[in-house]
Amino acid sequence: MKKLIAIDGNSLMFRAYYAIQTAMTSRDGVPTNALHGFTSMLLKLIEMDPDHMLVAFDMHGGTFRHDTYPEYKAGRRETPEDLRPQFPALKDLLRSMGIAVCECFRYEADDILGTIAKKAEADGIPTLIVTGDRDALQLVSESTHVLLTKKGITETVEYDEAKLMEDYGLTPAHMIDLKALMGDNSDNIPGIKGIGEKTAKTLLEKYGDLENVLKNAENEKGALRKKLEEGVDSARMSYEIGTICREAPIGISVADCAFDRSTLEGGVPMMAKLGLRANGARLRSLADSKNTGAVPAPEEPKPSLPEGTAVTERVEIASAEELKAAVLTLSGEKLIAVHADEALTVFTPGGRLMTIRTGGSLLEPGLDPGEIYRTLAPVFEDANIGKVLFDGKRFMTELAAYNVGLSGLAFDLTVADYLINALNPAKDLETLASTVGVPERGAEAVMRLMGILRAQLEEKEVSDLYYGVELPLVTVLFDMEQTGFAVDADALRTIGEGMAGKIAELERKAYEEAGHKFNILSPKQLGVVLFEELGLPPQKKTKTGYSTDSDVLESLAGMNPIVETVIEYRFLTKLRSTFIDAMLKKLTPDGRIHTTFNQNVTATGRISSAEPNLQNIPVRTPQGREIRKAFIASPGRVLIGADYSQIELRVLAHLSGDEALSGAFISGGDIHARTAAEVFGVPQDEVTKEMRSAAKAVNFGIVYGISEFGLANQLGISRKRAGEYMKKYLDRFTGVHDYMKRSVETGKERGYAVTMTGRRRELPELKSGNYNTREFGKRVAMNMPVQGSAADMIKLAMVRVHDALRDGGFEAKLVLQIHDELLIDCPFEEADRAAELLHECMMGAPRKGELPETTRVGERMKLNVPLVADVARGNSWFDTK
DNA sequence: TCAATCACG
DNA sequence: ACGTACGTGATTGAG
Repeated sequence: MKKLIAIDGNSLMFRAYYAIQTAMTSRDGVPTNALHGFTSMLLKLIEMDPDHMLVAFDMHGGTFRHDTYPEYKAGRRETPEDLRPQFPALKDLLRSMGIAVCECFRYEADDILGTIAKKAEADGIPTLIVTGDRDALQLVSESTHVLLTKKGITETVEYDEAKLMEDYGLTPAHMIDLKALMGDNSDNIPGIKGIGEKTAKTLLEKYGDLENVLKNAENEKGALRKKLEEGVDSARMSYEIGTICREAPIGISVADCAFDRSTLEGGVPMMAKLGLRANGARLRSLADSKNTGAVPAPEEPKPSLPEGTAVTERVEIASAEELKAAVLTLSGEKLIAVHADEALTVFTPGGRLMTIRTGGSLLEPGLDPGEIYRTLAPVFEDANIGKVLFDGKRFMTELAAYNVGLSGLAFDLTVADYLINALNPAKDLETLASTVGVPERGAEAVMRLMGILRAQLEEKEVSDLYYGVELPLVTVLFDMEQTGFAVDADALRTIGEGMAGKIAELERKAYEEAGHKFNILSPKQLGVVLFEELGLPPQKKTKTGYSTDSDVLESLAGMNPIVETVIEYRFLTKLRSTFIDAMLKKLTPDGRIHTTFNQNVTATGRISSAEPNLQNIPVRTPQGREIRKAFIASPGRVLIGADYSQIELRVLAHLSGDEALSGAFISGGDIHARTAAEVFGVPQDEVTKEMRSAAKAVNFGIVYGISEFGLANQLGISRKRAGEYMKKYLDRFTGVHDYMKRSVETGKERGYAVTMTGRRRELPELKSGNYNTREFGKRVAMNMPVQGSAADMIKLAMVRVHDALRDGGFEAKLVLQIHDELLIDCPFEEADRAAELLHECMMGAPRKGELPETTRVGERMKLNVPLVADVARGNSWFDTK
């Protein structure tokens, strides 16, 4: 099938230029960052197998078509100095590759694209327009789609009419009407003053199109009517300039855009000259391959694919009867892949792909999701039918909304993908499928990807970690999210009310001390007040001006009373807005807060919590701790908390084998005081408070990847002094010193850092041309195994606790994990046994009947130093410390 | 949408 | 000569 890819050269070059800020030049000094980005994108597009291609450019040196309205685009920035020379280079490169280039006097690139798309449509050739400019969305039609680059250039969204409706609620033609009404700042299109997106959409919905809206102005009342009547001319003019011309004299036909891969070879020498090596190589291999002239062949067998993953039979399910029949068929399966997006698809190893339309339109009333899920419940809830899912926890949450459970999670693609490459986990199935070249067909792709990812897990030696920890953890986290954390909303409100008076008073006081009103929370305004009006000495700068962070304010305290007022004002408003108001908003009708745990966002292997984040509830200050009193046990229950003591330093002792550090843990006691005794060369009972806190900072520094500058900064001492502390430490703890050096070396050799269980984090930073980036890479190489191994340990503990509670018939539930701490919500009568169980599981004691996989990973997590976990219980989170 | 700030481990 | 401690997420102001 024929297809045309038409690209807005200017738009993409600008995008690429700003996306790639690193300085890149060819040997003869031409900047190439935008060229690099553009060619990467271009190669991707060529892989989509078009047989027609065109790159359009704005024509400079003349006036644009909108010469009646000279301010148009006046607001646009100038082409940066180091981007300009990349345009002629690009045009030469494209021509050498046999790709059509088009410029048109007095017209812009989008006019060329609109014109060629129209011509293609007449010839029955579908067109994909590629640009970063949303204006192009007005060109969308059945045969013309727009591929819009998002953030950077690598991420894209393809818009057809349906997607446009979904995202904007508008037809392509409406895009112009909308702009004519609301205007567009970036293009200097005035629209009608005082009409924004909301009003514009309402009007269009009511009257259909712009002309109708203007005609019916009299039907509107008050201010809106006046605006419409006065804005008629402005709106019409905006419509005019907002409309992309589709009849531009471009002097090029669709046939002129014909493209064949074999001519790509011609671009190779120029790519080499420009120093675009990686893309040059890709270009060469593309040039060697042939245009298939067809949709990418799904039959193309990949050697690593598991048997039986090709579709041999398609079943469309559109009625309740058919769905019931499907349940019977699926009941005999051992393993199925399931994926839900617009449709629910189910794929069986026999090659049957079932598609069940959900929702549906008015014309085709599909099945209701609740009905579908409930009908399929016997399949979803049968643990003997393994499920392969893209995002297991998300799907389980979706099912739970209809009271349907899911058992037998056999494979989760998001989690596997995260173990394979933690640095850029795939956000959706399409992305994941495209990175390994699997055609995206819902559940079929899910099944095929399982085979591919499974092989990669093996190759990277993380299969045990996956099956023993990460995969079972999906269900654990799901249960925790569903359980939620009980909150005393009244208590929270009371705290908030108590703070309101104090905040108002501090505000008034700050204005008085400054001599005028200002926004205390604006670093910019605060900077002016402190450092210009009051003449306080600036301590450090940020990119945008004076720094006013708490370190700076601390050092300024005492010089002017306003400083302390600001410190306290900030502190209290932060507490209120983030931990009181935001929590109350997240409270659900069951009186609980249900966070979302992310299992694939951190680079080290930790989990994170969001919406709301329950891992950063205050604890370090008395006022903050009050908030923890509002996080409570369910009625008739008690909270039990357990936290590892110094887990990261213990892991470090284990990994490094350092005798002094290990010895300190074996004999027990205060680790920071012991460190101080070593570093300052005094007996432990002569260690002062200051010495201890310095040693504590050194310990943190060691874990974070040592740097004397950071330590100096943290302690507020000279760099020289900090260097002395570090030298002392490393002389006393030579095992740690050697371990740090070794971590960096192996990181360089292997290209990744690794934890005790084999979890990896790639270290591209170590190869950077930038000194700072390389140094950062070294610190990461030192820190990741420590932080990551600790994360591995508590994750395994969570799986054990969860399963042990379930198998032991407990009603107690895990509710929260905060990196080194676990909380369970537990009936009074279970409390003693549950506390014991929690402690055992965290200590790593093997449980009877535990899965062999888990034990295997568990063996790899045994430390050569003692582990300590402190357990405490009470009615509130505050009481578990 | 980004930068600054700050809460936690 | 460079300029930083490791890992997160939420809120606010401002362009």
